[in-house]
Amino acid sequence: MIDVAKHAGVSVSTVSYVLNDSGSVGESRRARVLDAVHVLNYTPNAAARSLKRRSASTIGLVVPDLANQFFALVTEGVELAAAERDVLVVLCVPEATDRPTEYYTRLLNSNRLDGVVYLPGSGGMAARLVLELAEAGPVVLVDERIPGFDMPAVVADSRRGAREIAAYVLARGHRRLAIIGGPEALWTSHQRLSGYREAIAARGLDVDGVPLFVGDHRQPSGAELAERALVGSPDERPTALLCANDLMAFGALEYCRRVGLRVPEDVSLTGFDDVPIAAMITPSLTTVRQPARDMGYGAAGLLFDLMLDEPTGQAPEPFPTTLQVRDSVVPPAGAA
Amino acid sequence: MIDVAKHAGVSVSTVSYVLNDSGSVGESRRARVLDAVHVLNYTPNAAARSLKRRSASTIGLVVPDLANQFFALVTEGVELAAAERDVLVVLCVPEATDRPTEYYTRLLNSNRLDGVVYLPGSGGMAARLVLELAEAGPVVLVDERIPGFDMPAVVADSRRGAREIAAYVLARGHRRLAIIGGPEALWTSHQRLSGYREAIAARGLDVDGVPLFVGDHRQPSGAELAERALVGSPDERPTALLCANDLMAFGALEYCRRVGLRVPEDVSLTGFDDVPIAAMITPSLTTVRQPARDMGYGAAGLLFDLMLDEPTGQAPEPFPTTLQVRDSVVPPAGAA
DNA sequence: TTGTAGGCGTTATCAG
DNA sequence: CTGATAACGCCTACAA
Repeated sequence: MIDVAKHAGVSVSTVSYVLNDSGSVGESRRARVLDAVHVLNYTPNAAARSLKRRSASTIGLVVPDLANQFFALVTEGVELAAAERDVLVVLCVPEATDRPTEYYTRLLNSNRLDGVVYLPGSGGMAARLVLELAEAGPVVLVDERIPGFDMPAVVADSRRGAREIAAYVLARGHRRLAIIGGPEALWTSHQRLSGYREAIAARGLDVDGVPLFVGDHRQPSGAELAERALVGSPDERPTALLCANDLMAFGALEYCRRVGLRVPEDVSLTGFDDVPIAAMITPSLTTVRQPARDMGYGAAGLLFDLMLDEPTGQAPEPFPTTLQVRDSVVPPAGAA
Repeated sequence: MIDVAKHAGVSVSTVSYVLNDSGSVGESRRARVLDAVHVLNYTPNAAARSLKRRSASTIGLVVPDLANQFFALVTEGVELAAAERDVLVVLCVPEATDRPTEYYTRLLNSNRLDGVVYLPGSGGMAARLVLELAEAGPVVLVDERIPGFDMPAVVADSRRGAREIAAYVLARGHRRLAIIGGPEALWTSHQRLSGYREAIAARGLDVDGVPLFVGDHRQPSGAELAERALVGSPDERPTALLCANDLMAFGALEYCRRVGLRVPEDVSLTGFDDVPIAAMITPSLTTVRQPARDMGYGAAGLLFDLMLDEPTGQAPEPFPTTLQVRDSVVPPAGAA
């Protein structure tokens, strides 16, 4: 920067002024500076900047698992929002690297990160640690919430989505259902479960008669739980499986195929999220769409507001979900 | 840090010494420092550190598209290698944010990034810009190479993989093939194409008689090109489509399904990459596996070597590919 | 073994 | 409008 100043025949402060256009600088000098910057191919040193500015212009994005396209889409949304503000996004995949949540707390404390977008989602989330994280700096939760603490969060209306898809399955005549739920630790899991149960109750069926199997939102657990769910003779076992996310539905599908159960003829299947492949597999998956990219974009936006100490006008509305009717649900064998 | 020094009753340099364990510090003082650090919950300021050390302990990872699971897996490998060295990974998705490659050059120049792992892959890559990038700092290419310049790169043996899968298709009796290739600008596309053609030539068939349709490695282009490829009556049109990656094969599958062509009975299909879903769709996709996670891990490792100016013992071997025989290829209708 | 002091590259506060 | 100059927080000779 000193070189630039020399080359332009001005002082370093002038250079700084034109680079940030703070202060006011005469036209000719400004032009000379810009020219010098160009000629010397000068780029300000980011470390020095953030030392002075006390901000790294960088946020963290914690995701459980990139192979889940839902997370990948959220990530793209976050990226976009960050790019609009010239902020960098560092990717954190705790389960691929086994870095504990405390690690991110440190990143926040050391000013390496100005804030964090946190996506639990495969359930490793210990609420205590997230709260700790939130004390170290601004944190926004995506598709999740910690009951009793109103942390900033961007969510979709999971309960409603679950209710609608369960109602749809029931309307097609299914009476013996099983639920493959998400991790116990997640608020979202409970929301979806509630939604399913409300729909079941609304049909006048016995809610407690519907078995629940708790998975971890990953594909293998879907397969495993489908195996446990689909026991008994054809007229005893469930005719439909409500899966709390698409990946587990894929796992269930895989299991069915392996043991020769036809989907949807022998067992109907639903998912949740509507990842791109859901529409592509055979049978295409009936599921609930969550606007993943928008949620990521919204979460990052909210985080930036928080970082500027803006009033943030209270919790944002849940994003709407929409039922995607496709081929993986048909009436059960003996239906009217 | 001054506070810590005070609290421990030592000087700041002593604190610095214990924190980096450089210098040698008496046991009792060291303990007092550590204690003070703990009590005050002190975390060193990263900006100041990198200002002094001239290194941000951060690398960039440029990927075209996270919805492609191949890239997601590479990303996980990079994450892992970085985590082992306590380095952060900044995710860059140029096409989601439309930041030009020049932007990353700036990041390197400003010391915000110490190096870059670059994954072209959907073909937006202008070789000139990548070379420019490489002048600004260490860069490792993944699954790609720039002919004429030996930039550090981690690749798989695409040509061999392509040759094998084409040979397999031919061995099943197919004689009318079409190729859905990758972007013209990518070295990898040419490798795969060469592989296909070598296998075709080896069968004594006319290489130029096999039509080539050039796609962009995304799903929609697969559908579109399948439409263009599959014209003519059943005994004129191709009986097998060789797709240069899995995503385009998915697109082709989608198209076939839409127009009522059965896969594999009417049209056989092959992919390349072996992303996780490839095994899951129906029919499961015959494809060539590239060890994505290992490639990411290897690329990041290579980058770190480069960053330390280590000799880097010349270009690493290509990773081996392996043919995955599955259900999307069967002998053509009229086969012996 | 320990402490003092200078500097890393910017920005911001002052006088001029 | 412009230019010295003092931080920002840490590391590292160098001196004690």
